[in-house]
Amino acid sequence: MVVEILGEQQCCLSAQELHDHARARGSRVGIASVYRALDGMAALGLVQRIDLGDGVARFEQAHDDDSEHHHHLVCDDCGKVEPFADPTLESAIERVADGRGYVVAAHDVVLHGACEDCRHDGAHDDRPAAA
Amino acid sequence: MVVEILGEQQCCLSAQELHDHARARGSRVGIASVYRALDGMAALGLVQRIDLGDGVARFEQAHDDDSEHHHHLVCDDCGKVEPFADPTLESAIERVADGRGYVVAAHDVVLHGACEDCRHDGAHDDRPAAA
DNA sequence: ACGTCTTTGAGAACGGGTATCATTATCAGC
DNA sequence: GCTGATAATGATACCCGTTCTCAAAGACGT
Repeated sequence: MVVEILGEQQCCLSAQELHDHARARGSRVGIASVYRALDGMAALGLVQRIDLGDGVARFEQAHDDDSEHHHHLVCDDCGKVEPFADPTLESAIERVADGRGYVVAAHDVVLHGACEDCRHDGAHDDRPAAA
Repeated sequence: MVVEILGEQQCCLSAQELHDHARARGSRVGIASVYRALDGMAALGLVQRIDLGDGVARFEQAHDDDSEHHHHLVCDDCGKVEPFADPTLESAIERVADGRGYVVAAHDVVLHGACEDCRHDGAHDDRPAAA
């Protein structure tokens, strides 16, 4: 069911949200089992663990090919999260890893800032900034 | 004192480590004040908040120029953290942000994998993987 | 149906980060 | 040099996401 729910998503979900979704569709699953499933699937490489810097782990489907590989833009004003992909960025990362003798298993790229909507009304200021 | 300690570091420190350092050199400062100082300095842009994906916030000196701007390679086996810098990666990020109408205030790039030392003895497996 | 082994889910425990609040420093006015 | 108002400090309670624990439930071969 975790796979099913994740498969339907456009973007990442927190364990809590996943749990809520599962409950909403009638499952009696506990939060522990959600984490267990997520752990197992992450170990198998079926699921990606994503950290947006707010202390909450998010998860999303991993893709076999790189066609859907992406990272995230986070608006620190409204909290909106949107995905983006950039081949130049990917190749830059690869090059860095190679140059350092690293075997990179995963990489996080998170851009924090103000989205187009929020940059116009410089009002809110209620979210923490991260580097 | 927080500034002083951070200035001496090669790389990022957690709030806890910062607190320990301060105590070690005789200060009676409480953890709350460390966070307060860190918050204030982060708001002023003097300090960068860094998230390595292990649920612990780290902090390091921010640099006025981009000369020392860098990101981090994390070895998921031994826990080693080392900095790296790559101009191509930076410009790729900038381009993505511009294309999306985002004003990027900060960005995290964290590469997870096995460092040169650990990739040879494929033994350990005690650390969580992150995307 | 029975015993054994595995999986499950509720809730306790854990830990980083934040909020609270009594105490302590600061300092202008006297 | 006192005094009282205000701000800063630090110990600790609290919050909340995550992990651990364990009794109960399920699966399965016999």
